[in-house]
Amino acid sequence: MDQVAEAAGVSRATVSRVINGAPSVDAKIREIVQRAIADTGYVPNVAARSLVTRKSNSVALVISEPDRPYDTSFLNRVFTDPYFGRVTAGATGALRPHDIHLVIIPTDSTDHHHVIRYLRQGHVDGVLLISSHEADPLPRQLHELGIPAVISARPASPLAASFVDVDQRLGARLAAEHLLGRGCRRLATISGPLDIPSGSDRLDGFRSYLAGRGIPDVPAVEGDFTRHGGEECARRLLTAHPDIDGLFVASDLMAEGALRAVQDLGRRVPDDLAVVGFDDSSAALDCRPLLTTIRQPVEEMAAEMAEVLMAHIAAPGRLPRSVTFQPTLVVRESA
Amino acid sequence: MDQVAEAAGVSRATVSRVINGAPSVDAKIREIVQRAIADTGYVPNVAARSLVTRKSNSVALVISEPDRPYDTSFLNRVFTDPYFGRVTAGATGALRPHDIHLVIIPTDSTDHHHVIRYLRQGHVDGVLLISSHEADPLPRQLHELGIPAVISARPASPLAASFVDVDQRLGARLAAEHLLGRGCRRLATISGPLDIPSGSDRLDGFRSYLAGRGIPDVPAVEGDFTRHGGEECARRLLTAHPDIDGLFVASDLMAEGALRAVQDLGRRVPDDLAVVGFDDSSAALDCRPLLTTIRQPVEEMAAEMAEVLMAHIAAPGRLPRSVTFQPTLVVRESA
DNA sequence: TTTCTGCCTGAGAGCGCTTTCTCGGCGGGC
DNA sequence: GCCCGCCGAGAAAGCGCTCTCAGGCAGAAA
Repeated sequence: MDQVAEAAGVSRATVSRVINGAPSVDAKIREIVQRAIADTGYVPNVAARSLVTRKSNSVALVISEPDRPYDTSFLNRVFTDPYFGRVTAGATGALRPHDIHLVIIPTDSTDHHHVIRYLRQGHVDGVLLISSHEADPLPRQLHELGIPAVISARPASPLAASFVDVDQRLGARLAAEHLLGRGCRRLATISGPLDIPSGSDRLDGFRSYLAGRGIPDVPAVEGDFTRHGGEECARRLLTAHPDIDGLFVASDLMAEGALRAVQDLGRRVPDDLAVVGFDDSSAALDCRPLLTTIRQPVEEMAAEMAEVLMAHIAAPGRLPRSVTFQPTLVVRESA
Repeated sequence: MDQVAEAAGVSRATVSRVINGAPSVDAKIREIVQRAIADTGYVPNVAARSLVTRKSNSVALVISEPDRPYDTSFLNRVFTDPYFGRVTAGATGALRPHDIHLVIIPTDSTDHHHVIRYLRQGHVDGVLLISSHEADPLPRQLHELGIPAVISARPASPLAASFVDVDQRLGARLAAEHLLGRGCRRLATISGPLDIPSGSDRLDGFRSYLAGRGIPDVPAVEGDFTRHGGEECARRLLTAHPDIDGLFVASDLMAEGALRAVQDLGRRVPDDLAVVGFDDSSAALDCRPLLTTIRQPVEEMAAEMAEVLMAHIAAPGRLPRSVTFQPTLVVRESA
């Protein structure tokens, strides 16, 4: 920087002003400095800059799965799951115009203190927290440490923190309405894990809407949001209730597995049994028949998380803010 | 840090030594300092540390796809592709024990200068470069800038840079051998894009091995490594050559699509037509029948890239090093 | 006891940048 | 024509840490 200053015949302070676009620099001088920067091939040192600005221009995407052991297969599942992929894509896209980069940090509960330490050290300016598990202490911890954060779902216990979510119950209701509209009457569902809100909310939403329409006691089995799990659940469900004609599966990945099991068991989809998924991930298009599903705009939601986070970083005192997206029904072939 | 020093009754230098695990500190003093650190809740400032050590303790995973426009669908494809997911998982797992974090940076050619600037600013200590495209200038640029980097494949033009690759031709040969061994004689292949080495090498390897076994002129169509592309290619291939009985598809994702097309066209797999994929990604298990494929140990390869990179960072002068992994045949149901 | 050898610790000089404070110079108003 | 005010640039003080260098103290050797 000194070299640039000397080459341009100005002080270091002026070079700094030019680099940071301060308006109070004479146009001629600005140009001279810029030429000097180009000539010398000068590149600012970010560490020195962060030291004084206390900004790192990067944020962490923390994927917290408290009860999964941190091992190769955990990493593999996380990075191969289309849901996390969509989140990453949405966040990256929203952050890039602001020249902010993403550090991706998967973590389990034994690992939380590492993550906390990392975040407190100032590596990042804020956190996008993907935490679905009800009992996950991370959201509260971050909040108490005053680390700017936006959570990917409504926190289980009330917390004055910003979050972005989709209206889970509405999504389940849309699925129920659609199945009912097709004439299905013997409905069932494969839910997500019930200890995570998106799992239990979709189940509740589905059941309580149907109860209101005079259909109580809808059979349900608890799945795990994996393809394989969906296959297994469908098999169990059809064995216990061979006559069901409409199935709501709480994720597309599970629906893909379920579809396979259903067809293996000799049912035609949608004629014998109509199936509705949830997410509208790429998995919905990998199914045969193509999956009718409840669309969750994951990329947009992640982008919104990023926007809210940047606002928090820019104005640390600002009040928490929550945004709820509306799910929509996407009709394809399976229902 | 001054507070800690005062609380412990030592100098800042000693606190620094304790934090960095210098061996030359008296055990009693070390303990006092550690207690003081705990009491004051002191957390080191990484920016200040990097400023002097010139280390950031993070590395970039740059995913370079020169001819894809940088847009939402590009991001989506990258982050949803199981191959990149496996790379990320492998690298993350290898880096974590060393407390090094990953910054993921997808980029197209219009964006290269941003990435270069980012890397030069010292945000990261090194680069894991996923670059398959033959004409990609990024590997050479990084090399010329002296930024420590490890490339995910043998560079198209000779470059004194470290890389990790799988023996592509051997993989193709294993597929050919297996198909031949099953009794297939009318073989064909769906290749990857021919302007990327992994695409052309697999095709060459397949054809030249078969040519050596007296089977010249094996039909091939050029795919694009997507599920949909595979479906389309298979359809074209079977239309032009209805009698083929063995098919090598250069990626599992494409094979999944191809399998679907083949079955739609009324062929039984593997009885009428045997299919071998490449990768052994999760897609291989999503197929029906389960996909016989050539396993590429992507996670291990990414981990190796990380190890080599860390070695380069630790000893900047060290000579480039290349590691080639052996692919293996995984027999399932499709061939 | 004295001197020498080592091992620890403390003092202090940066690392490269931002930012406040200050001052010089120029233009406009009276 | 003089003074005031404002704009633009420079000087210098850190930001929080590491690390070299030198000094002090203890133990061993003479």
